[in-house]
Amino acid sequence: MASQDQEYNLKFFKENGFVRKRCEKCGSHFWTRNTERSTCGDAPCEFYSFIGNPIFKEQNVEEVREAFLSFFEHCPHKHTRLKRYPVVARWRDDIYLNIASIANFQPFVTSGKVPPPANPLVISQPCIRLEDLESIGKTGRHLTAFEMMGHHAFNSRSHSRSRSEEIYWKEETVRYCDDFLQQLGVPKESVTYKEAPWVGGGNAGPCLEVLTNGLELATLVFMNLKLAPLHTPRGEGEINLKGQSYEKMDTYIVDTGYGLERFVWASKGTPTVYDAVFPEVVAELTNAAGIEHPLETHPEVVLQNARLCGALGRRERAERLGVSPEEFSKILAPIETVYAVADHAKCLAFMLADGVVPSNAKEGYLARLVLRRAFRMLKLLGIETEMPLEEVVLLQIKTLKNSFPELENFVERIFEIVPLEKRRFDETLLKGERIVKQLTRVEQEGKREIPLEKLINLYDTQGLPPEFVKEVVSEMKNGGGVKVEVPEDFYSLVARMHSEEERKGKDEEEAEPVAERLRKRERERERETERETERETERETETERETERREALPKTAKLFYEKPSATEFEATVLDAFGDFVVLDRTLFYPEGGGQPADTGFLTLTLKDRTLKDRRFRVLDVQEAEGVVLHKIGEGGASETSKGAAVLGRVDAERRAAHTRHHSATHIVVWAARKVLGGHVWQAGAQKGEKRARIDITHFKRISDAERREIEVLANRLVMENKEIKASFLERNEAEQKYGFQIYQGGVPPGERIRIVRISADGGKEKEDEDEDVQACAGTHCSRTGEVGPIKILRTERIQDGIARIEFSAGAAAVEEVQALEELVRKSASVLKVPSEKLPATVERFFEDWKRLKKENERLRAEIADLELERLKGRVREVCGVKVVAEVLPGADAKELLKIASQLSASEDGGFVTILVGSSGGRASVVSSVPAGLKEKVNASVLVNRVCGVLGGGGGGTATLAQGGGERVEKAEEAIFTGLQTTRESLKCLK
RNA sequence: GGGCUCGUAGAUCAGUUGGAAGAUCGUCGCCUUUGCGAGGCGAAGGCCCUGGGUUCAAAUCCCAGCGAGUCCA
Repeated sequence: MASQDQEYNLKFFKENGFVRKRCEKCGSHFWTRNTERSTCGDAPCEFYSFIGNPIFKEQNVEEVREAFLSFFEHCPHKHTRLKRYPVVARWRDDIYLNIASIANFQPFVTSGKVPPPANPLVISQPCIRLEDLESIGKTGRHLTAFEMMGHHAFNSRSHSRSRSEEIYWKEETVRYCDDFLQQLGVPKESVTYKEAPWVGGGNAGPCLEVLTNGLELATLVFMNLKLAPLHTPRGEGEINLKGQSYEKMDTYIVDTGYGLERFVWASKGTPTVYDAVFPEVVAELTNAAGIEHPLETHPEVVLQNARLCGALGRRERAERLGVSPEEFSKILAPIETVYAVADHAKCLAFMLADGVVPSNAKEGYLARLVLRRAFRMLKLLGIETEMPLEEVVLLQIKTLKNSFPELENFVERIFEIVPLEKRRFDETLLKGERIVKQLTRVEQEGKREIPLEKLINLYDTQGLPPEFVKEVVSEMKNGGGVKVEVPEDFYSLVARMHSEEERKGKDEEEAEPVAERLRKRERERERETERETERETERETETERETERREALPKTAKLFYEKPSATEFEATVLDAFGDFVVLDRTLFYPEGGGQPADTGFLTLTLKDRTLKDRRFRVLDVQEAEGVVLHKIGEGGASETSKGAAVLGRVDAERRAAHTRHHSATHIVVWAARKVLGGHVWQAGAQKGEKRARIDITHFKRISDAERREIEVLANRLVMENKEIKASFLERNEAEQKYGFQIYQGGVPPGERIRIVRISADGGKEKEDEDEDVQACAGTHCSRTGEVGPIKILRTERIQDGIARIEFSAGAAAVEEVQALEELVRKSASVLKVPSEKLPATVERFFEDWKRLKKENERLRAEIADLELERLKGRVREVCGVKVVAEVLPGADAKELLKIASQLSASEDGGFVTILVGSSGGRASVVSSVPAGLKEKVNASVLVNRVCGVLGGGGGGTATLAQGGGERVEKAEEAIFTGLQTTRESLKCLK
């Protein structure tokens, strides 16, 4: 670590009279111009001294943002100003939300694979962080949605690229920061730069925190390290940070984060950041709730509290202010809730406008989390009806619209989604209330407490927080006796339990009986083979040596882009290893973007003309970093030598079907967006020969009407026969030109990306009129008309917030329609009605069937009554006990039960019964014994013996039992056995 | 992406170790009351989500699917 100290020894500090000191409270090192200073300037080592005492000239959000952006635009390193990125990090697979401006450029730009959109650049990026959800509103500084202003410079050690190696690094970064603060009017002496090595997301590097008056305004990160791979031996240049070893990267990046809201706060000196950033929203909420801002009623408490907020805990603050904790909470709680609601509304404005659909998984879950917290707090304020959440979100959008006019486009959708979510939440709560009430009713009789286990279970399965359970119980009039105790560490307890369960689950698997385990594995294997046959091919993971060989090869020329309709090509073998052959160029499309790989043949044209050409099947095609790998069957790869000439032929029909389905996918997504709304995003897709499916984000089920509309719209676009154009564009150019909507199918890597446009016809390059633009590497038709008919086969909701559309295009669609037609035709012919009468007829049949079933039941009951009298006349005496033992042809178990139980009822004579009925080729047996005789004769035993004769079994209680068997012809014999058993039981053998 | 819970009458839910499908509310009819509110008696209303399997027997156990809810990352 000692060597890391050198990282901060900047010329800038030396030349500007800074001294390096050690904080007497926290022990960290910092740089300052003020030689008197003894603490680092950060909370908790220092109190907020700017509250009620602004550091510099008051400025609002827009002013500070503009000041920052233009400062860096016009400084010696002309930074390019960038538009904001979405708050949903769709280009990342490791995080859901955009948590920092640098997140926009991870992982491809930071790793050097893709050049930055500009270098250096400056941006103010709205970010969302939900880690400190509990603190929102209470600490005065936490926000779920905030803007991180950043200037970034991407430096490269690599010599191979033509771009300049170093833009700027630490010296310039710190100087710019210092200059900017001075331009704003922050007093020089108040600023400290604290050394705080930064680690995060697999990267690390030196870092300086920029502090003033107890507040952290910015963080200057010098990202130059990455997590060292585990398997490599510890090398020389490795650096150990927080127990993990890091190594230098080929790139080194200036990653700065300036907290826009903090600057505004510092310039206003308000008690909290919320009062500084969205005072209008806070005012509206306090008005609606009929509360006064405590700044008016208890100015001293509020201001003092605000100053101490960064440094001390809640209880300590109350103590220091000489206020009882209860009084303290009473003063602050309402306004804290208001702050939190306002904050959450802003967060939701961004999330919903950027297309997050609330759900129970992924980023949708996070949106729901925030929504439900906000609902709860609005209820707490008692204004959920007069100020519904969507109105608060609208208020935030109004305060944001100058900076982010795009938010206004989504107001309509927000007014649809938020109330829908409210309804769902209310339903959950209502259901929860019923469950809790029922629970207390049961508990009251026994224990007078709801056990912890149950509380955890309620939270886990029903989403009922223990506080809610407690509330419901205490509100109940006669439930007062039941206690609900919530441990302080409830939520961490739940978390711990989950991780334990995981481990236990694994153990159990091992403890399973061998046979069961084998059977399970067998099933899994079967399922896997099925999946493989579906894909027809198996993707092989390449070995390390193969990777090496592949990396040495040039990128394959992709003929399928240049000649989309060609099916034959000539090429030269560049290399062959394992089962793979690499060519200099190919028509074979490698699996990607939900489109399966092409199949076909490679024919080796041998130089020796006397030999016959060898033909090999192409089973699978994959792409790795631009190199296309053809997987060859029949051991072909080993027979193939470098430099050999081959003739390739692609399975044309299969390819054509894939192509149609791929273009159709774009068309269907386009139609879905038109019908359902702009929040619809593709969340996965798979194309096949016969059908394709796409998953889209949507907040409710797709209705039948919507499905039909999508289908009509899609087919209309097909009939309009629009041109489909594909071209390669610079990634940054494409993003700026078309926006992030192009990434419907995910984000492809690389500097240049392929853009597929369905353009409005007319021949001219009028791009505003494009119907649909997507980044896509798949093969496409050249006009929509070639897609042929599109038939939506079904829609389903694969999870909350995601709907799936399955469809077929082209010939496959016609086949599907024919299959459907056949289904209807066959069904109609069974019922002998024309197909248009099918629904009515089926309904009539179903109703008739129900009626007849009931009728049958009633008649059987009637027969049972009649039989009763007849059977009473056929009583036998066995050892002094009256026994009815009869075969009743055609009687079913239900009928027998009714007869038997009545014959055994004491008012009807108290008979022992053994009844054998037959229906549907099976015999059913019922035996009953009057309650008074159950000690002597056991109906269950009786039945079992009787059924044994019939080749079956049975059982029940001592007074009533039932069973059956298949050997109907032995009914008489069975009765005999029954009588014999009765005799044995009554101990009077004859 | 992983985990958990649930699908039974119009609604809300019971249903024990597999052995005769239930309660409450609502609906309808009759009675009681001057009327209202209410009460009394009775009735109708069930592909126990679907399809397989195990079993003499499945609402119940197993597998798969469809649908709903919820927690975590």
